[in-house]
Amino acid sequence: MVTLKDISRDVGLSITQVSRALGGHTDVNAATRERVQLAATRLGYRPNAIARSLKTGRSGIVAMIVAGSRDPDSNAHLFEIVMGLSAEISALGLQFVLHVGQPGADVVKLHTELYRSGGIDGFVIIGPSPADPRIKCLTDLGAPFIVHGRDPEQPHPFVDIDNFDVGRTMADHLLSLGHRRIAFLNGPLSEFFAIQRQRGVDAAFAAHGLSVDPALMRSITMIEPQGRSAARDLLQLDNPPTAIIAGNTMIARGVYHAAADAGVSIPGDLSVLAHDDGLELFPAAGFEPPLGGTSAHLSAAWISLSADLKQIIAASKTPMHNRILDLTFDKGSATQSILVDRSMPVGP
Amino acid sequence: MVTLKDISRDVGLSITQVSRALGGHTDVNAATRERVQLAATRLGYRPNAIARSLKTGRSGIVAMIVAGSRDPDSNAHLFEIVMGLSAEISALGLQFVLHVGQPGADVVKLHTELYRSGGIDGFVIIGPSPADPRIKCLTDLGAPFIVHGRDPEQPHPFVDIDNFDVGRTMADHLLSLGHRRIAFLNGPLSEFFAIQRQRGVDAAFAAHGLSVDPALMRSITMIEPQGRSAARDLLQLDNPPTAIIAGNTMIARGVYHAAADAGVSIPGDLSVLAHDDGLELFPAAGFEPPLGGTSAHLSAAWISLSADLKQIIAASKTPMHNRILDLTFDKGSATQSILVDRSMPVGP
DNA sequence: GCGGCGATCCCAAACGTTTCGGAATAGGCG
DNA sequence: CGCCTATTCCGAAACGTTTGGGATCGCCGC
Repeated sequence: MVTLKDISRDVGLSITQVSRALGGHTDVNAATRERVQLAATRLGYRPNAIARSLKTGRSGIVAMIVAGSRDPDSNAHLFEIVMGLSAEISALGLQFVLHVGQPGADVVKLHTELYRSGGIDGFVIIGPSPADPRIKCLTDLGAPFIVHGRDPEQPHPFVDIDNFDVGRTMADHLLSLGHRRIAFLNGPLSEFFAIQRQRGVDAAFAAHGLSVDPALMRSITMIEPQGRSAARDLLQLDNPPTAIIAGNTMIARGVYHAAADAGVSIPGDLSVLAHDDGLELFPAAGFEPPLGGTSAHLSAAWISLSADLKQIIAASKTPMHNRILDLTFDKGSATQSILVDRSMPVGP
Repeated sequence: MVTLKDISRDVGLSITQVSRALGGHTDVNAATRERVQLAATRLGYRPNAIARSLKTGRSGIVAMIVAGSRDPDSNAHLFEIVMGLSAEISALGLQFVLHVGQPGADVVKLHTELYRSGGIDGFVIIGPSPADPRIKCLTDLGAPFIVHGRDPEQPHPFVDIDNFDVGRTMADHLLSLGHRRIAFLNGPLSEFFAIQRQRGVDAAFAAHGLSVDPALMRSITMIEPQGRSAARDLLQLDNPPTAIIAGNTMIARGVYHAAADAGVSIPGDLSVLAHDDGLELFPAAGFEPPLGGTSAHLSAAWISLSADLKQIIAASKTPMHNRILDLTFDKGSATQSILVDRSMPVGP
């Protein structure tokens, strides 16, 4: 390994001065600096990250800890999250560590031990549940972290979208088209984003002087097979929905399949909207008819998340960065207005 | 942060003795050791990984570097690889770092710089191509690493399966059932495993005194859509294949879809075999009729890989661990014997 | 009484870096 | 000539750990 000492010997300067030359300090002669830099590249010098960390107290490593799981369902999103996050964090000159615990391991303990052992500057937390113990743990530890999504029960820095608006916007669009029997294939209600989306749907109904039919509100794992079977279920009801809101594009794919299976045409017999996370592996493109709905690309979230986390790490006192990302809505071609009682106007 | 100094102050011993007590050295009184351990847990001591690394020269971190890519196709497998590897490596008390480079970054340079900067004990390389520059680079650097798969053009430690046998076994089974027009939806021929599988198929044909029809050998990205369109293509030939060998279960899924689309029944009109990597997200289960073929679970590969890499890191001189994992074959229910010219016996 | 020995302990150096405080030199100015 | 400043350099300490080479003490056998 090439060290500062090697360079200092080579150029005949002290270690101190070599360090300063390379570090861009002012008290070093321009000619000297150049000589040092030349020697450094000639010898193939790379500063030792470990030694630097020990001295500065920062390792430049941020970690995300996920529970290992034999259940592939829970991992459907994770891949793109890891790829996206890792790329953004690398781009900021930091390193990203994915720590996959053994199935059944205590995730809170893992955070504590990893932080206590130094070497981790900060953490990323995804998919928080209400009163999430990871957030409490890291707050108590005083460890820098940021959450994708949020936990309403404790203050913390986060990057999120307005999930209330997701539910409200899509439900409102369908209600305005005259739909009344609207089903919602929502994510797991153990997570806050799903709760908020449900509230948004409720609010849209309330704004139209209506209320949701609980039998049409489903909370499922957000993957295609679950969406398909839930949609099949809904379409077999005595009084099936005329529209379905899907929590993501994978669920929507299941809905399209279930509709095809049941001989139900989209949008003729059934209108469909979905929230699109902009995932590359599960694109909103390729639906026929083209799928509409709200959209917020997760890739944008990783950019904000990384930048904010870097700031939080740099700051001595955790700033409460709370960033709400933009949401767009596209009505697509998978929805259709239905005949409604003209005594109940739905537009201007 | 709780350090050895804090404990030493607490129990009234020297830092040296505290370190030795915790490190399990012999020259420390049993009673003293207990006192130290108690104090350590009471104060919440965790050894500082950075300081330890600086002293010992080992960080306990192994890394895998992948090129960031806007192309989701290339990532289809990667997720389970990352999850599996990370879990196994964590289980060995090491850390796994996934480094996702910017799209277009020089992967070889990333390996060099990351290794030179200390902090990385070893690397995992997957999907080697012939004369892979990453392998050359790490060999030149003297860095510990292990490859999943192998590069025949340079010696290096690896864990792999017998891909020649994969091709040979499946082709042989179909040939023995009387099939002659056998298609092979292989992976990209830029990677050695696909080359070997092709050679295995060729060898099986040769053993039967036959040779493959090049028009039926396809090299594709190993995901469902590609498999589907390739299979559609094959089934539209004037003289379509009576059997298809799929490189993995995702391709097989595409084949099943294409067959359904074309009104071709499996196994009545078309026999199908596939190699199964045992991936949880793309299971071989759920096929109707049940899919058969060779099988080798990648999870087994990660276990061997991690253990071997750990040994390589511990050793001063790189041992050339070359491990070939077991392969199993199940004929499934998606193949069927076809009428053959009785003048050409196919069995005992 | 003395050398030796086992048990238990500690000093100090080292890993490679950053940085505080100062030192050396040269030049300007009264 | 003495003083001050600016420029350029360096010694030494520190981060927390591990470890080689002792130190100390009590006790045994001769």
